[in-house]
Amino acid sequence: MIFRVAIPTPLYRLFDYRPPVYETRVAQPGCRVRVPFGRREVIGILLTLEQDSELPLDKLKPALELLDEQPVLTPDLFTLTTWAAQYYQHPVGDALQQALPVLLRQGQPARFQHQTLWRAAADASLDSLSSRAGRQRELLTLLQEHPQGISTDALRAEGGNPALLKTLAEKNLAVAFEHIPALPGADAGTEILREAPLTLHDEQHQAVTAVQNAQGFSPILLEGVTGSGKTEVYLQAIQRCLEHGKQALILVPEIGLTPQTIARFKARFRVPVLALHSGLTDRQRLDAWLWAREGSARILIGTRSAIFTPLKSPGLIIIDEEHDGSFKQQDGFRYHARDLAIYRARAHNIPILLGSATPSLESLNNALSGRYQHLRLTRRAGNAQPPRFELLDIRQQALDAGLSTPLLQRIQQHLAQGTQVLLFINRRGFAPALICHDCGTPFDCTRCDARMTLHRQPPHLHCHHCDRQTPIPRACTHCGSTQLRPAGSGTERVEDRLHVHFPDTPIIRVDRDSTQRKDALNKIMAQVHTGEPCILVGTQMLAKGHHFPKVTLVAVLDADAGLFSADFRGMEKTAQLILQVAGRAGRADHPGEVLLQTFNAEHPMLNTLVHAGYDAFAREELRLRRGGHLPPFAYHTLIRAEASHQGLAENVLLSVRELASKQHMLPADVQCIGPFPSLMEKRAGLFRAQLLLQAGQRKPLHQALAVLIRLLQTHPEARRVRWTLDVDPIDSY
DNA sequence: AGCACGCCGACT
DNA sequence: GTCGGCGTGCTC
Ligand SMILES: [Zn+2]
Ligand SMILES: [Zn+2]
Repeated sequence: MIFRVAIPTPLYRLFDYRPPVYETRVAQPGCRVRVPFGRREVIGILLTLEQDSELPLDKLKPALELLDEQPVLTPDLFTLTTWAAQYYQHPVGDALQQALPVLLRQGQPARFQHQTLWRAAADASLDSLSSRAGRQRELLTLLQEHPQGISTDALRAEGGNPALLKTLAEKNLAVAFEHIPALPGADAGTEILREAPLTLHDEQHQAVTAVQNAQGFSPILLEGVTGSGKTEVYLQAIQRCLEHGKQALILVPEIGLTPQTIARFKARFRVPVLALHSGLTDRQRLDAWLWAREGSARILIGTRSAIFTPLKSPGLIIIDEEHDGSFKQQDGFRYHARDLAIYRARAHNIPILLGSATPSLESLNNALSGRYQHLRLTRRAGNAQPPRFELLDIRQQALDAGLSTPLLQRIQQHLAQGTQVLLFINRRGFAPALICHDCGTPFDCTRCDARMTLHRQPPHLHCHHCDRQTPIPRACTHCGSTQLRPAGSGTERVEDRLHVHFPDTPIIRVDRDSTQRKDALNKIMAQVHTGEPCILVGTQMLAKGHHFPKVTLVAVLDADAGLFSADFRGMEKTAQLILQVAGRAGRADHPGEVLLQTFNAEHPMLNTLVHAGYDAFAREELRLRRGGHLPPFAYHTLIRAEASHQGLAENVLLSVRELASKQHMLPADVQCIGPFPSLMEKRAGLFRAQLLLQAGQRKPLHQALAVLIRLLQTHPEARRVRWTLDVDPIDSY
């Protein structure tokens, strides 16, 4: 009998072991094993039991320990993960490891946290204690008041002295026992709801009905403008799922798993709601994972990695903001949680709801071609009016830190009417460059092909690509001039100028730097929610999640950023970001106004977006993608490589591409684009290049990739090159 | 990726 | 004389 084990390592192969000595239990595939690996010990997953090995038996080491009697991953998750490892061409051992909670990766038992509780012995009586043992009598009385058991901490809180428990135990008056803390809400009985559902308008009702009527696997794209009540659809779809005794899994973007989001689910439902957020300890995470697997957790909310949560009786998967980039892991095992969710829903034969105001072109194309149901929420709840969009042509306009005079006037008007203003600029720091006024030399990062960003709070130069930081220099390195000027503007500079233009108005900057301190963001939100007039200046952080009901003016200072991006997804991402920012403005009684500053007021796509809406924009963009044979009408895989010397990464990629084509190993349908040096060739001291594979079908692309991986593994030069694969990349530069 | 082995520069 | 730099090789 031979154990074939998947080991968490970047190696694309499995490892064979003899069973642990003295092990008599039957090992099942899917169980964890502790094995010697090189000069260390690791935890692997038993994949199969084999009769023989390619290696002679005496070359095999024995496994050290079988850690589980039952497979640690449910069969469906095991299948999902091994399929994903294959699809994303990632070593299966590493993929499986990432599907497990940290404590299980470390070899901890797959058991709930036990708590030691104490209770009085059944026949214990105060009479058996001397009347002078006052503290012991007190303690025993306390124990008797808690027949279900009490922890030492709770005893102390009630004035008992836990140090005396041992004495009582020796006299057979107190007993310790292990107890698994109950899941809050698990005893709620049959009542599902805590509060009554809202009344649905007809579009919402249709959506809920569609989920309810879904027979088996049915993907549904729910396209709903901001404020159209997607969340209420989620809640009522979940309610139906719970009524059938099933569990619901909800994935939200990284930034969206806020206490408010969680609170909304807990307020509606009595059943146990578990959020798998980053604040959990490893122990809490494992317990949540176990509660989900055991079936008592009924609603699971989490970010990307929550797609690997085991479910006893899955009934519904929801992907909120399905277009969000954070669902794709951006290093190592580069899976897309939304795509895995589709796979999972198919495997479970259940409905899956993809919600967004600005669906990804991938999902939209699936909806338009009939693979997904397409439901729209076009009406806003209540009497809310959609915001009015306006392109503000800033050609030949004087700009003060990116602020045009018409914009400043408009800000003034809104402040005067007592409402708030939100300015969006996707650039933090004071200025994106510091340049010598005499000779024009900028301060570049020594480790990257990039400018150092000037920061004023606190003053320093900072490379946003490698994190290198330096003091602000006094003189130009090239000509010695001390006339150094900031070029361009970021959030800090805009904030600065706004203080000058609106000295009596609070200016609130929201970016990674201003919200680093814990609770800083909460304080900002509290201030904004007082409703007093103010100007918010910020980056993406402002665009996602938070709602600002008193904001009536949203301005995008640089709507052109991303318009002419090298990445073919630039336009799509820009549109999604603009609409997301716009969605922050105006709710209920205040109609919102959205101003886009642009040097390209005639840009056709920008005009389509602003005047005809996202749907029209997306259809046009899809048409262009189809014409260009680009995703979603073709499949991409990117091979990225980096090395410490210029040209090395590119040469290795070129060499494997040529080897593959000489050996006629590249299917005809697969096109190699590149290799090219990356757009920013040098980053963090490494020189980068990439090779893009494109094909009309997945299968030949997969074959080509397997060939190239094999060549990369055996190529002598490739040992000095770090390479990574990205199947279905979302950034292609 | 780890982790060890191995052979050459500036430190006590 | 050694501490440690990272090149190179291996993991059942
Ligand atoms: Zn100069
Ligand atoms: Zn840098």
